[in-house]
Amino acid sequence: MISKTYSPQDIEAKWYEYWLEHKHFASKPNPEKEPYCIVIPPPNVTGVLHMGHMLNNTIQDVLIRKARMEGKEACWVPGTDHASIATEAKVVAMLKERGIEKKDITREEFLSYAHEWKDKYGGIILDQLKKLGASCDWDRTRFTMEPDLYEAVIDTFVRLYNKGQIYRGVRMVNWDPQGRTALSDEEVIEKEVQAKLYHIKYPVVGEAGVFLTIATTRPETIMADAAICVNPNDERYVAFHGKMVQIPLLGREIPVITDEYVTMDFGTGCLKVTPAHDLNDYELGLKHKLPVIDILNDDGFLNENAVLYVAQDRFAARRAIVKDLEEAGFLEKMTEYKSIVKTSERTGAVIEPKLSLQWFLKMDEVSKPALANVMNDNIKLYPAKFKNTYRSWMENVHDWCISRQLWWGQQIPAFYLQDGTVIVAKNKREALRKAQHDLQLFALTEEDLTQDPDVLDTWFSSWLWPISVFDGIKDPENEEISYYYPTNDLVTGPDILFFWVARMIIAGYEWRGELPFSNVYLTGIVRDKLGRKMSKSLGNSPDPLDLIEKYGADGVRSGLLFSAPAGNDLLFDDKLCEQGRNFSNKIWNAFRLVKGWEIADLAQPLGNELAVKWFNSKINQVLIEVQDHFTKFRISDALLAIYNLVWDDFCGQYLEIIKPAFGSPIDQTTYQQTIDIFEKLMALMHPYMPFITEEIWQTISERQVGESICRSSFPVAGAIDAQVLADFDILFGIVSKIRETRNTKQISPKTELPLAIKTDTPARYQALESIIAKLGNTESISYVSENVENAITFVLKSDSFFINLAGELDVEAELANAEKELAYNLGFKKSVEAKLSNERFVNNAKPEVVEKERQKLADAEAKIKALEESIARLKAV
RNA sequence: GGUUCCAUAGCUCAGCUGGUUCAGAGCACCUGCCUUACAAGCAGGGGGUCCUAGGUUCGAAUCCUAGUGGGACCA
Repeated sequence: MISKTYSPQDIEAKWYEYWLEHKHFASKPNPEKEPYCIVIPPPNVTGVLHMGHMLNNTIQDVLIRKARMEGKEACWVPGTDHASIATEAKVVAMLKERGIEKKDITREEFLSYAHEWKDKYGGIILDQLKKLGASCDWDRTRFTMEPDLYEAVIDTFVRLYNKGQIYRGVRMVNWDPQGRTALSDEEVIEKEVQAKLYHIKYPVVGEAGVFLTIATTRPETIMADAAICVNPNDERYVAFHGKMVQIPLLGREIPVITDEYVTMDFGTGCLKVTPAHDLNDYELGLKHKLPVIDILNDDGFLNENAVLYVAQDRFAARRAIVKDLEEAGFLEKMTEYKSIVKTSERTGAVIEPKLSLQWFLKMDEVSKPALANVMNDNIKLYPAKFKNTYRSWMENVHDWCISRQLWWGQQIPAFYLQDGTVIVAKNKREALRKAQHDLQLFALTEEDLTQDPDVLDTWFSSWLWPISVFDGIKDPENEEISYYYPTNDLVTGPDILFFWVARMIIAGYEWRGELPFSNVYLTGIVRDKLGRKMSKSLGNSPDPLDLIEKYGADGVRSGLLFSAPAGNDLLFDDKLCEQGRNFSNKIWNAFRLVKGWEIADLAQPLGNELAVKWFNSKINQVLIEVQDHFTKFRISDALLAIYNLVWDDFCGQYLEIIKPAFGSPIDQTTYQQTIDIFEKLMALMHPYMPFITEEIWQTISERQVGESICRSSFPVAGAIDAQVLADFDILFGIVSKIRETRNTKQISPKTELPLAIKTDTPARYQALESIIAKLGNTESISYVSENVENAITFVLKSDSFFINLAGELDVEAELANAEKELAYNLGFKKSVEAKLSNERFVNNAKPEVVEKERQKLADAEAKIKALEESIARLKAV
């Protein structure tokens, strides 16, 4: 006895094991086959599966499974990203728990702890993907910090440096005082906060009792002030141009300068200029040749330059100085102010703009092909609206700060001599040789070289991902990369379009002179049903594994895709998964029904023969539609088309038609054809719902050990019989009218009704009689040449149908109905006639459109005639 | 502030190159059914000024302009 409800839990683990055991996801270069390759956007090793991953990886799995079934050599390469900042933070925290401080251990010791951490926790997310059914080639799992990929990163650095594309320079960077590293703009999150604007009075030198008042949100930085700046057009301050003022509490004197940069109506119109601690002030400082006074240490504590509050944290210093300013009478007032605070995406710390010496990659040249090839659609973005966003970013691209002050990452292969000379080389030995050769420093030893302590930005390794996973940096001609590269589709979120996708494209052209992938599918962001981003802090994200437990992986997968058009955010609701689970259950029960039939050696009834014919045409029609959706990456629409085909057409109509009466057997022919159809449907659904389709496919026919639906063929559309489709449309129209009649007249479905048809083409209906009788539960079907009196009447196309309820007819209601319908059709006819009598329409519109209108007119006229006759009859009663 | 996308049923969205009187799906809602595969189901039903105002066109939910409201990215 097969269970009445589908229980995915029993089935999913079993089949996943089976797939792995028989290496169904494994791929190797096969010149006989067309390659189809996706590289996974490598999740952070620190990560756990969240809803975004679920959506993203489900889409990739759908694409890869479909390609595999279509006979391509499908290869989905998995892996993880070392995520320097996030991982380093985790490792530091782990060490702290063990009572170890990072500063007390060596770099080597730290890295060995980090690797230990990675080995323990780094694979969690990949295991979670298995629960989802992801058909990755797991033997290919790569990691951005493994030796080969590490080396690839070092190689690219050296080669770009030698090409003059990488340089070292002082820049104002986003400094994370907690992580003690520079961050890229993309790693910074801006938060709106309620801050205070402090109005502080600076005494004017030589004019007792005269002050200039500035407004600032950061009073603790006044010790780093280099000037006060006013707008030259600001009449209030003309008298002060060129004067000196004193920094309160500190007493140091600074000049009053003028620049149109200053907004007159913001704050007091007086701007304190602090070049070391504000990007705009830095620019202003450069312009006016102001000194740069850096009062903060890397950890956010004040240093000796500050003179006051030395060794205090910046926030403690702020509290202290506000109090002191107030006591000393320098604080004029405090006002509430909404301001934007930049915080670190990783540590949450408030970012400090900080001047520092960093490594940069020049972007102007390398980004050119990356821009051009997206604009000319060599690389297509889905949805295409992201082309604009991409262009505006690429046209205004800044040099990329690639150094990070961390240990977990690829250490920058730059070696310094004692005098500060930089030598860039793969390793110390190489650097030494270079120093000896190029600089003629033959006495130099390795001890004289110090390697740059910084590591490279994580994106500087992941931008190579589509190449490095095939070892294409080290060995550009190897069989793997030659076969799989360029990969086909990339699926990722729009939030990393710039820092990852764009850079991979750059790397693709830089290292291979070729695109890394042809299509980029940008998923939406998964939000909760209130439209809020899912986040840990809000606690509004369901645990994906709980969802899988509850609804089954197939249910969750299809649930996520029911409402996930490309690039549109997805408002997630458990209801979607429920719908997915219900769908699984529906299929399961269809399977139970078919498996439960007793088979007999009977002739195939005409109705069944027609039903099979109809359904096969229907499948072909939907297959064409599905393929069309796929070419446009409408993964969601394709699923919906399949869903409707399976639920409505197959379960709702087809099975109801061929279903034998209780206790009766089904004929062998129909049975076998139904099994074939069922298998075809399973194959069609497999990319979306891999587990249940495998379970059914394995059970429905005899299989060899090791066979799998995931290696079977994806159905290919065959011929469509338009006549059969049209006939069945009419058929379903009749049935639904009969049912509607039952419903409105409150007649039990068990009561058989007599149906009479008035038509010029009775043959059309005669073939379908058995089906009409079965679905409509009719007592008899007859053909008449005159309207039937006292009968419920409806008109389909040009034919009239009558259900004689023997005196139960509500003439008034029927008349009203018929007249309403007549009015509608008259209006319709009029609008069509208006079009057709309009010369400009007939002349301008496409011929097929005009032809269609003519057909519409003919149909409407026939229908009107039938309706008028039936109204005349009703009136005569 | 700059760029850009969006606005369609109570909710989430389809509606692709203008062409059925075109307004559609799912969920939600209402009515009737425990009909021997499935109540996680079956049969029916109600519900919209396609944001507003202009324009182009034989024809506009669809194209254009302006406005209003909302999101995203950059600054």
